[in-house]
Amino acid sequence: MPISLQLADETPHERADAARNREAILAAADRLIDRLGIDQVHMDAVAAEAGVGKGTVFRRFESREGLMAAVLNRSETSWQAAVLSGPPPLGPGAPPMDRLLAFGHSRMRLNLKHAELIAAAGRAGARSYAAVSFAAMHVRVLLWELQVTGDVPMLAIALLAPLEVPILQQQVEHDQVPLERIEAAWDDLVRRVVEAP
Amino acid sequence: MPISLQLADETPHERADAARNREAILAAADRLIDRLGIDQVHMDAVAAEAGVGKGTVFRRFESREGLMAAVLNRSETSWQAAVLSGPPPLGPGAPPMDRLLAFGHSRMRLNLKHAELIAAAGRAGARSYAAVSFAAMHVRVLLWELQVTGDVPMLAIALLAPLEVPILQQQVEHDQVPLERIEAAWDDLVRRVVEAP
DNA sequence: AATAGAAACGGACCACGGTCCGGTTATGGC
DNA sequence: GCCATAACCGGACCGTGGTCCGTTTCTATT
Repeated sequence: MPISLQLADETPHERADAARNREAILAAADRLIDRLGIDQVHMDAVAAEAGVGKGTVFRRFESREGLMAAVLNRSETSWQAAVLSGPPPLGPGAPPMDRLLAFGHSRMRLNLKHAELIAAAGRAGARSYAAVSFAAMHVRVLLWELQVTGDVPMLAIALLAPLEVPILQQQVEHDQVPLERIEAAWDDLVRRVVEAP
Repeated sequence: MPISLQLADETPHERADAARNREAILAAADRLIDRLGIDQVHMDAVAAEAGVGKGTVFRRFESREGLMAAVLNRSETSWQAAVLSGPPPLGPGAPPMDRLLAFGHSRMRLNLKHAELIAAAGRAGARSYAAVSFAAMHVRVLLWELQVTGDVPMLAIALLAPLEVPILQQQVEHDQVPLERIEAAWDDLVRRVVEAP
């Protein structure tokens, strides 16, 4: 059961037209993002492409950030499924250390791939917390399986922090660090944390 | 010599009126931020308070983010001075490990104190890079003095990542973690990294 | 099937960040 | 001290995110 990021999902009784419009808006946003790139997608255009008024878009998604968070949500959900029940070493079945390293590499690449979208989603609605929370929970469980001693929740945060978008972007775009070196450095960090005296 | 974040400083020959206006704008921004809070400070208002036109503000500081970065710059500079030549343990004179821990605690509190301003400054101009770069350099030097083996520049990044504003805010505001526990966790992380086998 | 009322709709409207260009003012050479 | 020139100034203007409210559409009830 993935921690999902319900922003504007079925409340007790969502009217049929509302549901149709929500889908239309998300599909329109997807299409426009794909066609123009995120920062060229304007709310007016999304509304027009979806065939609804601008007011409708804002009522359903609150803000531009909220809409982007909802778009982001889809891929996050399928990634969470891969982590929880996909093939090893990312999914269950591999030794905890292998899973942890696979998790870091996977999250790192996903964060870079969706960097623009994640930035556009900002701290909107629950995205930030729900996604962070899922990752933190997963790392905590793996650290526990590895019998790490100490303040496990805080160590999980420390391991996740270098995977955040701005930090990765700083390294990749400004400092021109190759991805392999970032991966290796993270692996090294994990080992130091796990194998501490 | 602190790494300063010159955004709109004296180029070869800055005209006297331009310099006066720059100071007036910065002072006005300071006053308004203090009086209204950052997100209530509008560019129109800054211009009016400084007694200049809006165009002038944007020519000198490029954008709202740029202005905020320039405001932030002042306190950053004095903090950098404290790190480089202030009293120990933050400044020189204490053992490297003490300095490293003091650095972390100090940076942590400063980031939380200026969280809004740092967010408003965004990745504007050089702020992000210059500030990060200074911190990274300092940590690298201390790790080197501690004779840490491995990829020191990358380890420095890993130690700095948990001190970033969004991550601290997540813990303090959402998870209600007391600052002391965050400090202790960072100390623990540092020790694991430094004393790795 | 008719009706009442709530929920959703949509586009005119607003606010604020950012641009542009005609007018003004400082500065260096004479 | 005066002039030519470059730099600077300022406020009218624009685009886009976000709001508001009169109108329309759905659904539960009878």
